[in-house]
Amino acid sequence: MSELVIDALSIDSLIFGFKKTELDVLLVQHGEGISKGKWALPGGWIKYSESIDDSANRILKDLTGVSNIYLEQLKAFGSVSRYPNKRVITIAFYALVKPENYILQPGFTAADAQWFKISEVPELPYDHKAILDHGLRYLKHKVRHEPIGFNLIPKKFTLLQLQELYEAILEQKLDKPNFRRKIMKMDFLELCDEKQTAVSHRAASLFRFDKKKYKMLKEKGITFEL
Amino acid sequence: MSELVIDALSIDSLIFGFKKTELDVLLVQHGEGISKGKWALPGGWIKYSESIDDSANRILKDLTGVSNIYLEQLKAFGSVSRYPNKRVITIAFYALVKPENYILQPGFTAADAQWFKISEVPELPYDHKAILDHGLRYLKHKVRHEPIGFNLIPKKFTLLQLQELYEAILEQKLDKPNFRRKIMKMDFLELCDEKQTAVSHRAASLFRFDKKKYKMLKEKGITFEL
DNA sequence: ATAACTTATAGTACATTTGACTAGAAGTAG
DNA sequence: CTACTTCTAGTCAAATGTACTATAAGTTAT
Repeated sequence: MSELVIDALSIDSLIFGFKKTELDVLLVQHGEGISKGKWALPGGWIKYSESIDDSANRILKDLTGVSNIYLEQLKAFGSVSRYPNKRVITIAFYALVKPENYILQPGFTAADAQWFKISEVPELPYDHKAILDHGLRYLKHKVRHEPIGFNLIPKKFTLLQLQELYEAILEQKLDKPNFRRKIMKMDFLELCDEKQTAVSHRAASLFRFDKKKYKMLKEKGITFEL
Repeated sequence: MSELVIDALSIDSLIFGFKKTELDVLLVQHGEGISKGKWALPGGWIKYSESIDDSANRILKDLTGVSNIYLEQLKAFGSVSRYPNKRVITIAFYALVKPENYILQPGFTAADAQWFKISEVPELPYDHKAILDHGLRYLKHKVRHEPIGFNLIPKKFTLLQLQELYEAILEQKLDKPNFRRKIMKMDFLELCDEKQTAVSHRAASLFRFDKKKYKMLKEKGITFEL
């Protein structure tokens, strides 16, 4: 297997997580190279011997230790001067993960890897800020048309947790009874016979996202819209 | 200006047109190289000295002679064996044009350039069929959420022309009075005081898409949905 | 000239969905 | 038992979508 990389082509990934009521993004601190010490999007070089999807998966895996559920190509960024001293086009990917499932392990070339709240992201090198902004805009759109939000919260969740996720991503308040009704009518949530625990008020029911049911509905032409 | 190309990176463009009631795509016939004689998507190499958007525009211009209104990056395609003998990743773009505005002029390396009805596209080399399928799926989605269809029909058009465009792209019949009402209520069509000519029945009013009005509505948060 | 035909355009009636809001149920804490 | 919190069900008017019908405005054939 060739380890040779295509030197004009990299991948940078936006890895989003969600904790409580805030959207997070995963950054790594460069341990070497021109931008040593700076926080940046996790990225790497594409090898001659792997597809770009494999490449994105490998880089993601190197960072989180686990291969992920939802990884998608966003867009290529290729202005002439985006990278110093060298012409590098990068393909941006994004993934949605549950932070609690992963123990962050900085790889060889990274000094550290940490989750940052979207509102507290430090200055980023190259055009990484533009990539992040593009990703957030895309996420905001995508989350309303496809049930991808479930990748950010635990398998079993309450309707309020789901609502708070949407409120965080869309940056707007939603009406509780109406949100509830809308989601329930779509009919792809399965009620677990379990309730929330350790809360000092009436416990909410836990639900899980039923992928099979959703797939069936989608084939029938019923689409997720929020 | 450096004419050097990045040899692992190309661009392939989907250029869609619309005639009467059928969606068309622009193909070029290779005049040299391994796939000589074959029809394929118009494509070329990215130069070190140009951004990928500039590159896409240059290639499109080389083929149609005119710089275009609506050109967007679709996705990168990069499976290891998509191109013979060499590792080439391609970035796919797409554009929507009015075929009647252009006189097709095959460039240096192309033997011919022609519009093909979507249903009559010949066998395509490499992964171009996959790119086309992806583009069609994307177009079908996009056309329902943004008023891009107007790039495919003449400046002045009748509501039936517009409806037929949507029917062709979405591959489904629409109800005339309802389509009409929905479009009109969005309030970005301007009535020209002109009517259809040379038809053997009552002439329909001609409309034009009012970009400024649409922009204003969009800023107000009103979105196009069909 | 008039009847038959074609397409444009307006309107109607009913079902469904949305948005704002009310109200009771279920559970906790003092 | 009472006060408090959140969950969950429901109401109602307004807006929208769907499937039609009806009429208008022309063209063509007789």
